[in-house]
Formats: sequence, C-alpha cells, structure tokens
Amino acid sequence: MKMPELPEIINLSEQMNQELQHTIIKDIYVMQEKCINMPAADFIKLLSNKRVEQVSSRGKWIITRLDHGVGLFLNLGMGGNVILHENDHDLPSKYQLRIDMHDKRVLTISFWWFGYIHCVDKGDWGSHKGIAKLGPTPIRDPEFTQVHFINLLQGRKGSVKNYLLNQNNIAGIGNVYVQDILFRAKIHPDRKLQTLSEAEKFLLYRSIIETLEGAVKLGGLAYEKDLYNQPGRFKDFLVGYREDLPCPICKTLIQKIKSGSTASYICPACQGLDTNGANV
Amino acid sequence: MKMPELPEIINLSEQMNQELQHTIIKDIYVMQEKCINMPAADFIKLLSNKRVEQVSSRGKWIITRLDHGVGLFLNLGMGGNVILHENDHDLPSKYQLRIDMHDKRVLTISFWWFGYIHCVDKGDWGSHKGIAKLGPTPIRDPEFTQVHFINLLQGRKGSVKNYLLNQNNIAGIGNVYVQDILFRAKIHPDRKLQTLSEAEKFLLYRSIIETLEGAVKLGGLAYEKDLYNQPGRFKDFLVGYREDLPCPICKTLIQKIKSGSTASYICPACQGLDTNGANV
DNA sequence: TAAAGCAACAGAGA
DNA sequence: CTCTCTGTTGCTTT
Repeated sequence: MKMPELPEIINLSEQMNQELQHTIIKDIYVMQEKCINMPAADFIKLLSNKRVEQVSSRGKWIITRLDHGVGLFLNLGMGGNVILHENDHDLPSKYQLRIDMHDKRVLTISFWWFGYIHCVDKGDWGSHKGIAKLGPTPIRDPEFTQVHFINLLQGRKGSVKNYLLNQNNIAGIGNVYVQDILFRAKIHPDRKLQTLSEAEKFLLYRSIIETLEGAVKLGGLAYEKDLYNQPGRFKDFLVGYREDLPCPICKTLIQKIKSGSTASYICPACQGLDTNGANV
Repeated sequence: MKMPELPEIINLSEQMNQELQHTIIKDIYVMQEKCINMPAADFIKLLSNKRVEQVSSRGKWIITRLDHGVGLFLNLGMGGNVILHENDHDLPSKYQLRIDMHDKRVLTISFWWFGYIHCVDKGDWGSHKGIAKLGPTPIRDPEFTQVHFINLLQGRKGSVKNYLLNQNNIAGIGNVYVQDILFRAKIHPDRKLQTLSEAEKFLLYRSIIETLEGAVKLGGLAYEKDLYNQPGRFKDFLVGYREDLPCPICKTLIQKIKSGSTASYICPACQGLDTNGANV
C-alpha cells in the first residue's frame, strides 16, 4: 500500500511549487526511457534550460508548467518518490529521472512500479491522454461543489466504488482513501449509484472532502515520503487495511471483501448492502 | 432485413455522383430535425445554393462533397431510401429530408428507423465521429490489399464475425453480407482471430472481395431500392437467411445460431468450430 | 430481427 | 495497489 493519492500529490506539488518556482532546469538524466513519452534526446532538449513557472496538480498528476508553454506531467503510478536534494551528494541509488537545477539542487524521481513522466509541448496540453478527460479534483478544484457532485451522479450506473475510482469522474481517489470515504458515508462499495438516496449522496460528498482534507492536514500517508524525504503523519484508518479489527463505531469486526477486481475493507454492520437502500 | 451495406451504398453513391455532380442545391426541407446534427436553420443555411462537387462513399456512409468545403454525410442506418425525382410530383408520402436542386429535380431521403444526415463544415471532416475512425473500405479502397488485411488482423483478439462487423476495422460489412462472406471462407462466425491460419485469412480476404463485388455487379440486394427506386437483383444467398435449407455445397441443413448479440446462418458441416482449427 | 454510440466492466499488459 | 487498450455486453435511439 504505497500508492500516492490526492493528499500526497497535493502535498508534493505544493512543496515543489514552493521550492522550484522560478528556478531553471540545467541538466536532465533519463535513466529509464520507458517512463517518458518521447526519445530521451527530444525529452532532454525540450526541458533543458526551461524555467519553472508553476507546479500544480490535477488528480494524481503533478503538473509543472515551464516557460515557452512546455509542461511536465508526472504520475507516480503504483508508488514512488520525488525528492529534492540540496546538491548531488547522497542521491538515491536508484531513480528513473534526475533533474539538475541551475542552483545546484537536484530533483530525483523514482517509482517502484509503473509511473509516467511526460513532456508536453505548447499546444498539446489538451490532447494528453492522461489529463484530457480527468474529472474535477476534490478539495483544490472550486468546480467540485456539492451541487456539481450530485449532478455528476445523475443517471450514472454501476457501483459507487467503481465510480469513485474512475479518474474521469472524479480525479484523485484511489483504493486507499476510498475505503474510509465509503465508511464515513456508511455506504457499501457495491451499492449501485441508482440506489443512493439524496441524503447518502450528500453524506458521500462531505465524506470525500473531510477524508481528503484530513489527510492533507496530516501531510499525507505515513507510508509515503514528501519532497524532503519525510513521511506523512496519517496512519489511523477507520476501516482501511484493518481486517478483523473492530469498527470504530459499532465494534463489529471489519471485513476484507472483493468488490470487482479490487479489495474493500468494510464494517458489515455500518455499510450494509440491504439496510440503507435497495441494491437491485 | 432491410439494411444497406457496402454494395448498396456504392451503387447509390455512384448513381448520385452520376446524376448530381455539378448540380446546385436550391432548397432544403428538414422533416425530422433529430436526423441532423445541428438546428435546421443552420443546416439549411449551410447547404443552400451549394454546388455538388462529388459524391462518394466510405463504408456505409455516403459522402457528398459540396463547394466551399462543406460535406453532407449520410448514413441510412437500419434501412431507407434515397430517391431522385424528375420533379416534385409524386414524392413519397414520408421522408426525413428533401433536397430540391436548381434544375427542378428533387432528392428525398427517408429511413424507416435510425439514420443520420450530417452536415460538416470546412475543416471538420476529420473530427466527425462517424467517419473519423473508419477502417478501410473493401473493393473501392486501394489501401485494402490482401497484405494490408492480413496485417490488420495481426494480434487482434475476439471473434472473426465481431471483427468484420466493427466499422473501425473494416468499413461496410453488416450482418447481411457477413453471412456469405464467412460461409465462402468456410469459417465459423465464432472462430477467434488468433486461431485463423494464414490460408484461412487469405480465403477470408478473397471471400470479402468476391462476395461484395458479386453483389455490386447485381446492383445490390433485391430488397433495397436504388436512386431510381429500382430494386437490386441480388437475392440468392448461399447461407444467409436460409435456415433449414440445404447447404449449397454439402446439403447439410443450414442453421440459424446466435453469435454474440446477432444472428448467424451457418452450414455446421462446412463451417465447423473444431474442424478447421482449434478455437480455444 | 438490424445500425451505431455509449457506458460499464473484465482481462491483459506496461 | 496504477492506468491504458481491447473487447464484450447491454442499453438507447427516431
């Protein structure tokens, strides 16, 4: 369970913006060409000597806007680190990409499984597969209001968990935070969207906001590292990864179940499939 | 079974090109606004007084190129007629669109169920959903060579019938002609592409060409009408729609089966699932 | 019955 | 645990 989701990404991108804004890229070292979206030579040429205008995020993507309209889109996939070093001493033994800044600081990007570092030239931002169709990002996106969320749900089919995990609906939620989001809203992951009452949809919206906000305030997951290689302080899940431990509300033992192709942790008492609404 | 496929469309578009090339549109009457892709007023404005440069086809789409880069994309969907009248007497009682030419002739377009009449302005041809992703068109498209066909099949999964019916793979084949195409090639509709031998792929290519060419030579299906409201002369299917009649090769009774969501007519002896190759 | 787009979903691959 | 690509199914439309 080493997957950065919205809180970790927000944290990282804000730290990156703080540290890197207005600095200039000097050198690029591509250690694994599969992670990038063009030949390394083109990639290096496009990025070299570019100035960082702003670092932001959309869903699980960290987006660095450089001058001349160039963008660097970073997705840590199944987990990884972005670490800023004061100099080139004591770099990690393994990383996929190294970016040296003109001020001697060094950024290393490493993932332990799939991840993408895509460079996008001026004008190609809208056609990038990864971000073109992303849904709104909770917490940071002013578009993500309660009314907007309820509207998004209108007429949609399928299970609530599948909906939340699809980045084209809402961007930034993964299989870690979705566990507590559903528990807080007292909704079973397999509930069909069509069966959710208005009250449940409202509860779900609040739960998304509160769960993610809470994690951001704690600097993200304790299992993840930030830009300074420091872990976050969030580790007290309500039900996530707490199989056979008591539900914090009713003390019923938490179950690990399979919903679709992903695992879910639920309190069978608080998140009934039949209790809170028919699930025909 | 009233669906125009490639032979009928080629026939119609060639007749339309013959009759309408260089003529000028005078008036448009939109009887059913749902068939078109913009408000009727815009549609009429875009087409009025435009000159027909050429009528051609891609797959099941009839494409009329007008001057100033405007295009009229017609898809007869589940069946319909395009009829040219010498004047405005004796028009059909029902039609979705009427186009009056400056030379007094009248074109009526009618479908008995879904169909599309889309007008596309200069520059929007490539982004039109219906034609942007179409595969090559057999018979008329010089790109559709045997080598190209074999290459298209490389690495594809799923059943041969589903593949042939998907317009994004090959454009123009529907559930009518596909029956005899598969019979001629002695391939069961549910055979997986992965299990086809090179010889079978070659046979399939020949069968597509010969089946469609043969139908074009006969002016298309006897159940369909051409631009002059005359029926085609092709009605002697080999196995299509001949349930319980003897196979023309081996006399085994032809079966109607369900493959996926469509019906198939096969000779169970000539088109075995197990005989011509494993279908794991 | 058929045509085609879309949404949901499952499986494979990177 | 991630996301993309395919392919399949089921629903909808006039």
